[in-house]
Order: sequence, then structure tokens, then C-alpha cells
Amino acid sequence: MTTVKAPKQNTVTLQAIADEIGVSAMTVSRVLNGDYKVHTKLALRRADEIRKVAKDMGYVPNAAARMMRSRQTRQIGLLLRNEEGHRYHNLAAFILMLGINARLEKEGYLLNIVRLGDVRQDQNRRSRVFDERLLDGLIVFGNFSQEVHDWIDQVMPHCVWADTNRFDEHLCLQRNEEQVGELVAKHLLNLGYRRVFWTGRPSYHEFGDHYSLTKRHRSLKQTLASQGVALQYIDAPKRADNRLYFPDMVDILKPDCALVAYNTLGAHAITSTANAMGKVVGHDFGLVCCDDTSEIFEAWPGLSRVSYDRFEMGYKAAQMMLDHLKHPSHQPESCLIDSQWLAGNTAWGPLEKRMGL
Amino acid sequence: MTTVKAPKQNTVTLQAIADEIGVSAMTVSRVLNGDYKVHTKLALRRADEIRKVAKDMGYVPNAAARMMRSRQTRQIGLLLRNEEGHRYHNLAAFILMLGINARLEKEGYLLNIVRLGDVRQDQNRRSRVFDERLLDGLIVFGNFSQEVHDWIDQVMPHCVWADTNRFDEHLCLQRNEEQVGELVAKHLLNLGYRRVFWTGRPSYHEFGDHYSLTKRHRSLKQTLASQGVALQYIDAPKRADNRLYFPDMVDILKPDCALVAYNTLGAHAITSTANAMGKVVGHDFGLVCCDDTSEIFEAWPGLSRVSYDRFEMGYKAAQMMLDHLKHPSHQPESCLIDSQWLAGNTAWGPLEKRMGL
DNA sequence: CTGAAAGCGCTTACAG
DNA sequence: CTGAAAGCGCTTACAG
Repeated sequence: MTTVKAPKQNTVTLQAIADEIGVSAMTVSRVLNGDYKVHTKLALRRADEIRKVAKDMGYVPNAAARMMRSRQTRQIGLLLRNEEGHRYHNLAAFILMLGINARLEKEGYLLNIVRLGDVRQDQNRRSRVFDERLLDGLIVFGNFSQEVHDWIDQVMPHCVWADTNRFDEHLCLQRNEEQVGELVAKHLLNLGYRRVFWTGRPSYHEFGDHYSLTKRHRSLKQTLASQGVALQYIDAPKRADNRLYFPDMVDILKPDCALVAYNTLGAHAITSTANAMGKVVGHDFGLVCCDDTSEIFEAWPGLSRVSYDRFEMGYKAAQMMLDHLKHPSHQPESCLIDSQWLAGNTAWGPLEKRMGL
Repeated sequence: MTTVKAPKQNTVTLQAIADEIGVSAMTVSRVLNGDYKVHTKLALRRADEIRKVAKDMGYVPNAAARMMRSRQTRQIGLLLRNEEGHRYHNLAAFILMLGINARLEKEGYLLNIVRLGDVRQDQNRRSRVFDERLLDGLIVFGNFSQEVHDWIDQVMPHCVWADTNRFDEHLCLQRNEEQVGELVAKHLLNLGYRRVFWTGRPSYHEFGDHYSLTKRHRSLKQTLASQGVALQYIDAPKRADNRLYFPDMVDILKPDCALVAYNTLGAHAITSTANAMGKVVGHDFGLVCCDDTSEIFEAWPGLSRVSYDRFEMGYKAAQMMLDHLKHPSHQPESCLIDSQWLAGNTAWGPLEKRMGL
């Protein structure tokens, strides 16, 4: 830990303002916090003077003193998964974060970024928030082990679980993944596809997959099966460098094939692999994606995909947290976020090889 | 602002631990903070007891009290641009943020996310950090107006400028953009391309473009010109919905053309537009990208591009901030971050239309 | 409406 | 090494 000498500051305090005017610090505090409902003319004039002097003297409230007295920090943490050796995270976390922040800002709450890999993580690599009381609450995002979940329950008093594998009755948010698989299956079947390929393994992680993978895959498979279509697979072997690569794709791509990408990363990987083979998405084979990002909207709006609003999920997660903190006894109900199908030009149907826009 | 009653907590304080054992609060504080260098056997035994009792009683330091007494919050803000009506930001900010956080964590500093659009932004939409003393320093990222820069100088005591248009002698970081344009030009010329297209306008923003756009474009143009090649343009008109779209691309794509994308978003937009026309990147035309992301590494490693390490820039920015806070009189020197060329399979050269991997 | 007093939980500064 | 005292800057709780 760096040791920094406390700088000798000439801080403007409430008392200093009070002395300047000849009132008490309490009066200054009340005026600046807008505590007075009713004003006499005299009181009004005085309040104006106090505000003016405070401004002229450059008064800025001391957040630490407020925190201490009020017993609230008005800070919320966002816990992100920080896998050892994989320093880049799912960029989706960023959009969620922006949604959370947008809601919190309005209430004067601040957002702290907290990264965690493992419970047993070295103390020097673990955020200070686990060792001091500094957060009013913590929003957990992403795929953590059960061990981490249990530990967080112990050390963090108020938690909201956003897009994690936890879906209790209260304080959790998940995407409606049953719906995602159903939407994809339904639209592929409507387009007439009978050869549908899941691109990537149905299971990856050692300590349990993210629910989105499990449920998305299962509901797709079941819905297809109910119409007599058996889901097939193009494998993407797990690689140490995390590259998405489909060695078996070469011989499979035909116009009557529809490939299903788990997320936009997968859709890009399929496109680049196909292009390297001289094959074109939407012409030589069909492609649909189970997920969406803001970048797809800007750069690839023609991708046939299922979309949902991550910003909105963040906004709702923050709202849930605020409601909970306001009345800690009341635990807001968990909720599922809906998806929608966005028809594009990457899956026309299997009957013919189409050209042109 | 939400008003929440201060909860009546049974907080375990240093004094409570001291009372339990029969020492002073100061002794407990010193032991738990590891202030003692030399231990007698007696002192050691006592220190162990104190630590045990503290743990058993569930002691957690009160961050607010520490902040107040030490006159440091040990919190750093990251300022992100929050354009009105455009709630999604450059995802690059996320990687930078992770780099910043990785460095700060090691010193027990926390990272606060702060979004700002305009100086005149509504008080209710502006983060509390501008109205209270809560941050030891602020790292500014991205493209802000000069007006915002000036205002930040006034209200924030310690700033580091990461990837902004400011490049003073001290406390600033930029990517070496001259180098980017030169690298792209050099490799395109080496491959034999004489028809090179900049995709998008050389200028966009009303209050001034980001330096990366200006310098990247200029150095590319100049380096090409020095070899007798005139940079040509495929325009992407500014759209209200921020979609990247190249209406004039249809007639231009030929194997002897190399398109230069400003960033990976542009590379994706070009690819999807080309694919929709039945044309294939790397076969029917060449493509190089001036930028890189972690997702490209995973999903499109074959993209011919210029790369640099955003995580590293964040890490360095945080280091700069920490050095500065340690010795406020010493202002670390500004630095440029280097780029490197990653040869791929999207630009082979203009001579023939290649097929196969 | 106003103010004197007390205290939030720590750490600094000083005396032993 | 140890501890009694003071104080960081605010807000709560109480009395006028």
C-alpha cells in the first residue's frame, strides 16, 4: 500500500462560513442542504447570503464526514468476473454498467468497479471493498462459482444478482433464455430450415456454465425437436488463447444450412472463417445469432438475431438496489428480461442461394 | 435524492475490541494496521490475541472514518463521455478501465465511474463527484470539448488525460497516431496497392474530432502521397441513428482496392456491407484496420490491422496518477503508446484474386 | 427557525 | 511499546 502524507489543506468548512456571517454551523448546514420548507422574508434573505458566501469561499462538502455521520456511503459496487490469465471481460458488462450508472447517478449514488476471480484470491489482488465497509450494496454480474456466491452472501449485506446463475425469488435479474431458444427455433422453422447447427460446445466451464448457454441451447434443441428437426453441432474446441475457431466448418456450409451463433462474437468468428474460405454469410449459408450488441446495430444491422436491452437490465438492477436500500425489509421481486427477434438478411431460407440486397 | 434513515447498527469499533481485551483503542489500531516493526515475545502474543478478538467480533474498518481522518479517499474517478441521446459508448473505454482498475487495486485504490456530457449538464444528471470532495484524482478518457477540459481543470485537483485531445508535457497519454498512419501506408505500399480508400469522413464532430481520427488520416495520406499514391474516399454519411453505412461502396470494390477502416466497427461494417453484396473481404477487395480490440483477436484474428494495448494504456494512466498523488509536486511526463502491425489475410495485395486460406 | 452540545470511528501528535 | 487527548467535518437530537 502506498503511504501518502495527509496534505495540509485549507479546507472551507461549514464553521468557517458560519464564522464569516455570524450564524451557527447548523444554520449553514440546513440552508445548504435545503432543509427549510417555509421561509420568512428575513430567513430568505439570510439563506441567500449564506449560499452566496459559501459559493464565494469555494465551499465543497466533505463526503467522508457525511458518510460517517449518516452511516451511508451512497456507493454501490459492480462485481465483475476477473478470470486469472484472461484480463479481457465480456464487453456486455460495459453496457450493463452504463445502465446501472445512469440510474444511480440520479439518486446521487456512485458506482465502484470491483473485480474478482476467486474467493481465495491473493489479498493484494482483491479490492478493498471486501475489507472495509465502503459500499451500501453490491451488484453481481456474470458467471461466478457457487463458492463465490456463498462467500459474497457472507461478506456483503445488500446484493442484487444481474445475469448470474442465481435466480431466487427476490433481487435477481436474468434474461428470459427459454424465450431466446424458442424464438430462434421458431423463425428458422418458419424460414424452412431443416438443417440447423449449434456452433460451439453446449458446455464449457469447469465449475458450471452460465445459464444463458445451458438454457438457450436446451430450449433451441427442444423446440426444434418438437418439429422433428434434430439440432446438429459444429464444434469450437476450447483453446488456451480463447480464439473461437471452427475446424469442421469447411465441408458443412451449404445454402440449406443455418448456423446458430451463441453471441455476436460467434457470429463474427463464423463470418471471418467463412470469408477466408470464400463463402458469404446469407448467400452460401444461413446465420442467426442469439444475442445482440450496440456495435452490431451500428455495423451489422442485417444480422438476423435475437436482441435484448442490456442497458435496460442495468437500469432495472440499479432500481432494484435502490428500492431495497430504501426499505431493507422489502426485497424487490426478481424479474426476467424479454427478448425480441430482429429479422435480417443473413438467413433467408434454405430453398435457393439468394443474391443482392 | 432518496432519503434513507441511518440504520441503527451494532458496529464493532476499535474501542469495543480494546474494551474486550483491556488495552487502548490505539493499540488495537496499531496492531491491525501492522504498524509495529519490532516485536517482543510479549508484544507478539498480545498482537495475536488482538487480531483474533477482532476477527471473532467481526471487526471491519469504517472506510468513512479513515477517509476523514487521513484526508484521503483513496478513490479515483474515470470520466467517460456521455453524449446526450447516445447512451452507448465506445467499448474501448471498458478495456482501458480494466487496465486502470488492475493497477489501482494493488494499492487499495478504488475506481469510480463518472459520466459527463456537457458542462451545463442538469445537476440531477451530473455525478456527485463534482459537488463533493470524494475523489483523490480523476482520469479523463475520450473526446470532450475544450469547454469541458477547462471546467475540469477548475473543479478537479489531480487529473490524468488518457486518450483525449490534450497532450501537455505532463500527465497525458496518447496513442502514437502518426505511427499508425505510417504503418498502414507502408504495408499497403509494400503489398503493391496503389488504390487506397479511406472509409468514412476525415472529420465528424462539431466541436473538433478526436486526435486519433485527425492524425491517423493525415499521416496515412501524407505517407501514401510521398510514394505518389493519392488517398481516395468512400464516404459514410453521418446518420442520426449512428449506423455506419457506405452507400457508394458497390461500384468500387475490386481486388486491386484496399479499404482502410478507422476502427474495428468500420471493419465489421465494411464486411457486412460487402457480404450483403456477395463480395468477400480478402478475395474481392483488400481491407486493413487502423485499430484492434480483444474481440477481434478472438473472432477475427485474420484481420490485417494495427494493434495497440488499451489495457496497458489504462495501467500506465493509473500508474501516472499514483505517482502524481504520492508526490503532487512531481508531475509524471506524458507518454505515447506504440502500435504494431499484425499481418492478416484480408489484404494480400492487388495482383490477383486469391482463394483458400 | 436557531444554536450549543455531542458524537460518528478512526488516526495524529504528544507525553510517558 | 502504550495510552489519554484531541480533532477530522459533518449531522442528529435536544433545548430554546
